[in-house]
Amino acid sequence: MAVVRDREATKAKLLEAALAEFAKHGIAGARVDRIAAKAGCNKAMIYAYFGSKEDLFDEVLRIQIARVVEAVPITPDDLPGYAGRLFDVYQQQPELLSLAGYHRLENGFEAISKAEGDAHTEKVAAVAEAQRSGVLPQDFDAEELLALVVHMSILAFSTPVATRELVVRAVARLLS
Amino acid sequence: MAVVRDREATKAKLLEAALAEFAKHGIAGARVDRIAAKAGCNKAMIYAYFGSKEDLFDEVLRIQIARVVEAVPITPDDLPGYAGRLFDVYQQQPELLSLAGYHRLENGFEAISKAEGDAHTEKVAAVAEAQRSGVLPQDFDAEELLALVVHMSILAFSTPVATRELVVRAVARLLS
DNA sequence: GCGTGTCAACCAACTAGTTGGTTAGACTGT
DNA sequence: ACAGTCTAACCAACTAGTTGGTTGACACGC
Repeated sequence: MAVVRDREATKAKLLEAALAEFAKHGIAGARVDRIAAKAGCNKAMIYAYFGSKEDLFDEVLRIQIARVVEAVPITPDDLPGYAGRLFDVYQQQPELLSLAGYHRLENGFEAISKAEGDAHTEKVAAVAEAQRSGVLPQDFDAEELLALVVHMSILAFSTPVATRELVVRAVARLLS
Repeated sequence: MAVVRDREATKAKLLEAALAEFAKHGIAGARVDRIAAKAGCNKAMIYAYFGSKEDLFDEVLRIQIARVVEAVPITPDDLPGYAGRLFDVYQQQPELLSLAGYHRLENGFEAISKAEGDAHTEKVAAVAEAQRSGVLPQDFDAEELLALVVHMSILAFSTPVATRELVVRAVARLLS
């Protein structure tokens, strides 16, 4: 098999391997040797392309968050559906939930990526607007309401009995 | 200063130091040397008393879970209050939330301690009984309802805007 | 002296990160 | 088309430091 020298392809392979490794073992538990082996290239490539193990993690997380933010736009007039779609994404890509979980545990709330922060601000504004126009109940603060909905969407993180229907029904009940 | 030779006291110090270390860094990120140093004793003690790093983690988690299970008995006729009390415990001892989070991420749902499992079964039964007697709505399965309540109690895991009042109100809304 | 608790010193295995040198493939002038 | 040149992707082998875990000697109370 001919050796392919393709910067972007190699970076993509490393990112894919890193996603699996970090999701399974967290930052501290991940091994750069395993990532390189799985990507089928040398460990030095990680340092050439990403700088360090932590930088690689940050990049992987950034990409995954961006993917979700893009794939699941908020629908303030249908928050149960929004939670359901988030739930779907987490079911299809459980790595994201693990990744975010490890990131939260190892870095706390402070180290939230800018992309996520901006998207969050926009979503709070959208919820607040929907509250003003009467589509959503006003007895929860916009930020709190969004937090509740998002938290419900990660129900699968805390229990194996989580189902999409349960999440949707629970959010609907919160809004009643 | 005289050296104190007290098996139980040393074990307790190690457990306390291990709790802090594991909560902060997880299993993979925790360092036995740091645990021993913080406990003010040699790391050989960890292996004499607990066998291995993982065994020590298991013991720490077991103790913390038992503490919560005992400190916060379920009150099926007041699930908002139950969630609130769980929230309080997690606020007072954030280590438990981290510990459980790491355990869940690194071992999945399979490796749940027997103590937790038994307590859970009892709680589901208590919720089901309350549903039969009409104290709780019956449109959620007992297991699902308990999962929702417990999940709400760990709201602080997913958002910094979590407050006790928010958790209590959200659970109350779920039951309406 | 004896059993128990303690620890400094130790080790083999492993870790993230580096380096010197190699080579595929694109570009060049002819 | 084609030999010569250069750039950048690539990696085996290495370094320096860290890791979980062990052990033999010592300290203490009886």
